[in-house]
Amino acid sequence: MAGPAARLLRWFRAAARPFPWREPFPRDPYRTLVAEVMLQQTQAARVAPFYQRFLAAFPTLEALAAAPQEEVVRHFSGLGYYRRARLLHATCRTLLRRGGWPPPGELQSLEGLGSYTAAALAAFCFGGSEPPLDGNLLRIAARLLAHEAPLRAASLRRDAAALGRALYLEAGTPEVFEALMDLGAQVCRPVSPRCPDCPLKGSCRAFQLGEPQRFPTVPATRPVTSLLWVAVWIRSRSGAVLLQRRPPGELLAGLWLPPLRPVLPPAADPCAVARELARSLGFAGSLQALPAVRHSITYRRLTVVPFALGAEAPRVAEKREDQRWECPDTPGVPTSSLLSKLAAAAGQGASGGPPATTTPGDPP
DNA sequence: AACCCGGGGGT
DNA sequence: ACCCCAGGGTT
Repeated sequence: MAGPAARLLRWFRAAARPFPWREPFPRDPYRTLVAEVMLQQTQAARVAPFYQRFLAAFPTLEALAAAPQEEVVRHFSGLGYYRRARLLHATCRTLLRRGGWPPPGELQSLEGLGSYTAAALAAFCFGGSEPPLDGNLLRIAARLLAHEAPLRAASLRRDAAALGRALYLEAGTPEVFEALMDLGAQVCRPVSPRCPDCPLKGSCRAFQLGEPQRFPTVPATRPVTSLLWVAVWIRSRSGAVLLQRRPPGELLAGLWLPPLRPVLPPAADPCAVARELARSLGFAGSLQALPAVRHSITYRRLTVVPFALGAEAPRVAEKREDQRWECPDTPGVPTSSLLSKLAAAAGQGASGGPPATTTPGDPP
């Protein structure tokens, strides 16, 4: 073995990033499943701490399957794409019910496992040889072959799969798949690739053309839309904050956040909307505008203006299934990082600089 | 095939 | 400000 795969593996063994899911092959399928689901559309360095905490809470497939779904989602809080957690929970229950793992070729029938995750599990745990097609391999293939197409094009997927198979055939270990991912993350990066350091530059058409950046082509980006919301931040004497479960079908569905309401039209007065929201919850009293918080959800840019309820608020809200009091620092329910941003804004408003008494401006 | 979903890191 | 991330499900 002296071809590209050998150079790639040599580079990888010297430069590999240490990640907690990188155990010897074949790997434990449960832990690998957790890692691969978390890694979907999420940068590996960000996954690592979530992965460790998650496995400490759910060390085995049986432990995860026995837990309520909300507990599983709670351990995803801040990671995004929360449907992943619900589907992971469903898959673990499916596995327990059917008494074990299906044949590697049928992994994709499990909830939340698409072609990438099924191939990764098969390769890392069950001796599979089909390459997991992730964004890294697709980009590397586009450049090696000077394949001018968007990342998701079917033609590029075919070529990338063929490239992955050829490299696996030469290497004989699923380590090449991880090597490709690290190469894509560290060398063959989307912007400013480090071609001089690349172990595959000798076989790279894009490098020979001198324009690695041109591949793959970038699809038209969806325009970003701005939204303005208000939140009411209602604190109890013990420091708990009123949270509501986001309704299904809306953004951040199923997660627990302070009462939120869109400001429509965007030119409307956020303060009036917040007053009406507080009134609908049974709270009267003065509202204090806090510093606005920004939060991005795919192509939407949210500006959330929190309003703190004054001290004359009633102590209890109406008892509802979708409503509860939680400490914002250690919530016992699934939530989003938007909660900690709002908590930070409330903290600043209370102890930091001068409180905002005027209505904040519209979002950009 | 196109669209939707969280959140943040890197440039 | 912009890109995109170890994608999958739905329409």
